[in-house]
Amino acid sequence: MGVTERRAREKEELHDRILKAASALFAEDGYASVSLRKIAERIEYAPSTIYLYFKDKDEIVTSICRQNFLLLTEALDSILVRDLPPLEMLRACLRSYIQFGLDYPDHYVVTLCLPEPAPRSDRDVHDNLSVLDVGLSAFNRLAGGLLGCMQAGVIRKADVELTAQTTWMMIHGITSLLVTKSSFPFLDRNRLIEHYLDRVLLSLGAAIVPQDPDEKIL
Amino acid sequence: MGVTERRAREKEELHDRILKAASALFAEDGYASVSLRKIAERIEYAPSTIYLYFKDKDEIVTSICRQNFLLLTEALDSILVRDLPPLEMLRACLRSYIQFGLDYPDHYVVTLCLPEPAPRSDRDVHDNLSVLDVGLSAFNRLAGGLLGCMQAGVIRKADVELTAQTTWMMIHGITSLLVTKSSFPFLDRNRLIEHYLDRVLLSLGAAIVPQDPDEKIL
DNA sequence: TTGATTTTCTGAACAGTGTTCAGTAGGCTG
DNA sequence: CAGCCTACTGAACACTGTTCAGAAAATCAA
Repeated sequence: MGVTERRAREKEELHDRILKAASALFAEDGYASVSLRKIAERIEYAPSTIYLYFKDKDEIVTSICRQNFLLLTEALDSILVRDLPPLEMLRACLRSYIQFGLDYPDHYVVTLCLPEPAPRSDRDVHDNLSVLDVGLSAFNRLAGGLLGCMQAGVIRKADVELTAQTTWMMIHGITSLLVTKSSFPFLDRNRLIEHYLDRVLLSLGAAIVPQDPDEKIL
Repeated sequence: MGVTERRAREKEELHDRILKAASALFAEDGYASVSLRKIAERIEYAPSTIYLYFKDKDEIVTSICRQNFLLLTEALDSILVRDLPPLEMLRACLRSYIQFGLDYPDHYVVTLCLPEPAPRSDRDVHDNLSVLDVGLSAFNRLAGGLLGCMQAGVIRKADVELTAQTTWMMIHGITSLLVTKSSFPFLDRNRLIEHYLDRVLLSLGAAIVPQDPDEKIL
């Protein structure tokens, strides 16, 4: 037979084309100008066809952002394998997180700045969580870094979950503001970020904040 | 004459009624369900009439949020007059900021979480800044508190502007996430906040973080 | 090859949104 | 009373996400 297999493959193909088209629009003109009609036009199908592959627009956007966040986990992984001293590694991870937000402002905003849509079903609740889950899976790597620092004795020992959540909140603070309020007269970006990282590490009880004047965010 | 005065007064009255109606809708059903047609219906005018009083929807929303942020400055002022020890005062201010976000989530999100609209004119740039200005005028009080702490020698001496901006970013981090991602499995809110405040103060170089088990955010 | 069935897709419509503008009603002035 | 000027409106425009009856196409059975 193989006909059902081919159909399944074709179905998946269109599924991906929709995602790709949406992703392109996303990257080209920003989130605001991603509409179902524009997506439909790109893939040369009627707008209503999209609903045979996604339950609504949010599912498309969510899917794109989830995929995008894998880039962050990859970036973090590439740091983790570098086998740096614990504190420097942690600092590099935090910087990488900020860099990710600056590199993909729209994706960052959609997943972590916009309020989650009011859930109408139990599925919606689950969906909301699963999006954050990707962000958190990225942050779990940071939590690992935190634990490593604690075990190495370079930061204060404390509840890892509590420390991870608050560290995430801190790093989200600077990332979100730099991304969403770019017209605000912030001080020199690099100076701001490095000072911020100093403070985050200091708040973790790091006695000596590592210096690394080479690593810079563009 | 007095006729022109009356007219001016009437014009201002309708201006306020629009703002009040929008503000009510804002508070009742959240930002998402504030539409010009709903506002128009409330004040019993045609939607197009609103454009004689505001240049667009954004001006209405912005106006409401700006007004709302005065509540934050008031709250901060009421702390400043209490004449607490510098560090306790600072901590109380920071907590008050978070509380404000929790009390008025929609206002907070609109002014500080959503990306600023792409400016099409020079006026827009100015408008974007003026909104942040209110938030900053609130934060200037915090900056004053920071300076007070520095002069009192309870936190490390540093560039006040740099310290103020990074402190704001930190406090925005927890506020925005608590507000926008309420379905995330955060740890106990009070514990999280107090731990966060501990860390923020610690990052300022505060040797001893003040304890105040009484003050709690509900 | 034909006919029936199932799957895939579409056009049109619905109910909204912000915004613009020609044209109208009403009060004020000369 | 005529003319003017301001305040206001209704209808339209160009969008948005979403639904659904029905058409088209592909598959299967006889």
